[in-house]
Amino acid sequence: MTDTKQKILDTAERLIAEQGYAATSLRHIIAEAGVNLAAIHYHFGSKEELLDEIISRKIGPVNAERVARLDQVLLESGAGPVAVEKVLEAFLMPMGEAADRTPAFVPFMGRLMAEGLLPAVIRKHMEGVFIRMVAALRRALPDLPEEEFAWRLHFMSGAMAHTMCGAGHFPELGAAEGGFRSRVGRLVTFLSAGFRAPRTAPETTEPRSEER
Amino acid sequence: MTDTKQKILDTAERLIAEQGYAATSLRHIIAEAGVNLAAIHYHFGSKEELLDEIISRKIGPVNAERVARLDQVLLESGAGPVAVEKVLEAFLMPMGEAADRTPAFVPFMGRLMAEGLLPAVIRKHMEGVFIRMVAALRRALPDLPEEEFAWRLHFMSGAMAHTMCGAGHFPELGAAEGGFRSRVGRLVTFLSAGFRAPRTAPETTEPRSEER
DNA sequence: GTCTATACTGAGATAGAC
DNA sequence: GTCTATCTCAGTATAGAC
Repeated sequence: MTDTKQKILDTAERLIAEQGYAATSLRHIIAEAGVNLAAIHYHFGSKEELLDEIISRKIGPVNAERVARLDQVLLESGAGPVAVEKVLEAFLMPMGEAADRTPAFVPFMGRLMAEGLLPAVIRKHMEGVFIRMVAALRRALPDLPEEEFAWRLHFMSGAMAHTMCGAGHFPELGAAEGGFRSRVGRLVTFLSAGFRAPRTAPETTEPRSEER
Repeated sequence: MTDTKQKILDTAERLIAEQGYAATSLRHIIAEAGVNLAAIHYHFGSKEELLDEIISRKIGPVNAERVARLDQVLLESGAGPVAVEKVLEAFLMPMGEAADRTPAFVPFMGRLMAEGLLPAVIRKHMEGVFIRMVAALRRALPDLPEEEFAWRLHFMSGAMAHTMCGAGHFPELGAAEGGFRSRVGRLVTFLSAGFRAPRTAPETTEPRSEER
C-alpha cells in the first residue's frame, strides 16, 4: 500500500474517532495527513468508501476471533444448555483485544454506531457474525417468545453502541474509565440478566389507569 | 405565533422524523412548507436553534408528566423499598402519551438520539428529569456499587435510544411493530432485570487465558 | 499509476432592499 | 416580516502534470 493511502486511512480513523464522521471533513483529513484532496477520491472514490476501507482493514481479525469463540462456546456446551454470558462475551470481548492493538479503533466504531451509520456501512461487515451470535443466543434462550427475543436484541445493540462510544451522553454521571474489558464485563452482566428475565406480562403493556 | 413560523416547525419536525436531522436540509424544509429560506434564519437563527424549538414546544408536558409520576412512585412507596419497574415506567411511559397526541414526535426524538445529538441539544431539556429519575432509581437499588450503577445508566440510555427510534439497525431480525406502550413494557422488563443483577464479579473483567 | 490544481453543486448563514 | 443575492465551506468530479 502506498504511503499516501496509509496516511489517509490512519489520519481519518483518528479524526473520526475524536470528532465523529459528519464533523470530520475531507479537507481536515488532508490537512493533517499532508496530502491532496483529490488523493482521497483517487484511492477511495468517496468519503463513504473511505469509511468502509477503514473498517475493512481492521474488522476482519475481530470477527474471526468472534466466530472462533462462538464456536468454542457451542462446542463446550455440546448438547447441553448454552450460557448467555458466554455467548455475549464471545461476541463482545474480541473488540477489546483489537483496542489493545490499535487504540483508535474502538472509539472510532463507537462514533459510527452513535451516529447511526450502521445500516449503510457497518452491517455488511457485521451481519455474518451477528447472525451467528443471534443463533447461539437463541440456543441459550429457547423458551423466550420470538418477538420478545427480537426486541431484546435491539435493546442490546443500543446498549452496546453507547458502551463502545465510551463517554455516552451523560458524562456528569461519572462513568469511571475502566479498561475496555471491565466495561464489557459489566455490560455482559447487565445484558445477561435482561435476556434471562421472564417474558413481559401483557398487563405491563397496558396504559396505566391512574392519573395524578 | 405567525403562520410561517408554525409551518416551518411542523414541516421540519415531520421531515426530521422521516429522514433524520443531518439528511434534512433547510432547503427541503422551505420547499415543503412553502416559505423562504431566510425565514428560517429570521425566526430561529440557525438550523440548530430550529431543532431546539421543535423540542421545546413539545417536551414540556412530557417532562411534567414524568416528574408527576416519579413523585407518585416515591410517595406510594413511602419509607419502604422502591420498585425499579415503577421508576422506569414513570420515566418512559409519558413519551408514549405524547406519541398519541402528536405522532411525529417520538420518531423525531428517536432520530435525534440515534444521530448522537443528545449532548448538544436534548440534554438541556432532559437533564432535570433525568437527574430526578436517577435519584429514584438509586433509592430502588441502594446496594449497587456507584460505578456499576453509573455504567448501567449508560446501558439504559443506549437501549432507550434504539427503542424509541423504532426500527433499529437490524430490521431483518423482525422487530414486530407493537404500539409504543408494549415496546416500553418490554424495555422496562429488560432493564429492570439488568439493574437488579448482582454486581459484576472481578474475574469476569479479566482477559480470558485460553486462545483457540 | 499517482498525485495536483481547479471547478462544480448544494449546504447553512448573512446583509440589505422592500 | 419577507425576500433576493451572496458568502463560505462541504463533498464531488475531472483534466492533466509527473
